Amino acid sequence: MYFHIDPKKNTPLYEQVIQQVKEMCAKGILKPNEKLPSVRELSSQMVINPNTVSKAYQELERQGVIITIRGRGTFISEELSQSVDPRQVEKVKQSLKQLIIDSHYAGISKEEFSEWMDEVYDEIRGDKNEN
Amino acid sequence: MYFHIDPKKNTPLYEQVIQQVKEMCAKGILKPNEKLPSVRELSSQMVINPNTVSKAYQELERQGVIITIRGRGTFISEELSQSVDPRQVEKVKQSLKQLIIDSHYAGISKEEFSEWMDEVYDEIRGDKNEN
DNA sequence: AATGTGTACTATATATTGTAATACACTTAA
DNA sequence: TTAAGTGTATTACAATATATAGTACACATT
Repeated sequence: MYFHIDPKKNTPLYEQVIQQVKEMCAKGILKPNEKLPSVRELSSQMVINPNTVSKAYQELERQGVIITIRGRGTFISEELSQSVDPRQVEKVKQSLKQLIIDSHYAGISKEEFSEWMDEVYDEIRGDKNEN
Repeated sequence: MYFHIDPKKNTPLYEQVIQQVKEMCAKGILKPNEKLPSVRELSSQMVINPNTVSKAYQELERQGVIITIRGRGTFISEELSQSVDPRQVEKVKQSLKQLIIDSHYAGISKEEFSEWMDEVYDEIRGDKNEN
């Protein structure tokens, strides 16, 4: 398993864990029903507090990414829910707008931005059916 | 001037101010050399602390969006710098990746995402040459 | 029974965020 | 010159978020 923490980033540790699990999951590196490292194991690997990992796992379960079973462990969910949450949609639209404006100020063209978008979508769809 | 604050959002107040100025600036609602409300005036409008507005203005100046002159006020910058900051580029790429992954979990398709992107770029380029 | 799971709880420390009040330096206009 | 309007700096305080530390509990597996 390839988890890593960047202490320089201002992103909270539990957020970094959440993002990495979701990313590996979307890219197909983590398969449905696959077992994740235990809270204590992962916290030991990352040299962070078990509570921090636990917090990340709980949020991931709330989002439907993983499923936790007492005494057994945490596992990748079968399938992601097809229901579209309107609030989440609005959040994404707002974030996208702000990101584009920021990138605009950073001197990034629409063409570059669009190209990066394609690259990400290639990653999360290409590896999905590998094994 | 159309500033507004959403207390429900978890985004910090000074961040909301920053985002709104940049957005209005990118959309051409705020023109170069145009005067912004004074720190006290805007803080009074928004019913927030003057320090918070000041913090937002200082960050906006650091980013080259506005220029402040002691005793006179703050004004929209002439032009945005063409220099591309590699660190900022990397930040944008990371944020884009995470945003796409999150939207993927929210059940949003690439087509929708791409369409929204086009809409935002239309907004920030279309109004730019109006007057 | 022993071990490995996730979880809950309290306590503590630090950084971020926001407010409050005051004062200062500068510009503009009366 | 004086007064009012600018941004800024400073100190203090409170609330919240983040992260750690230690302990304990409930459940599943072996």
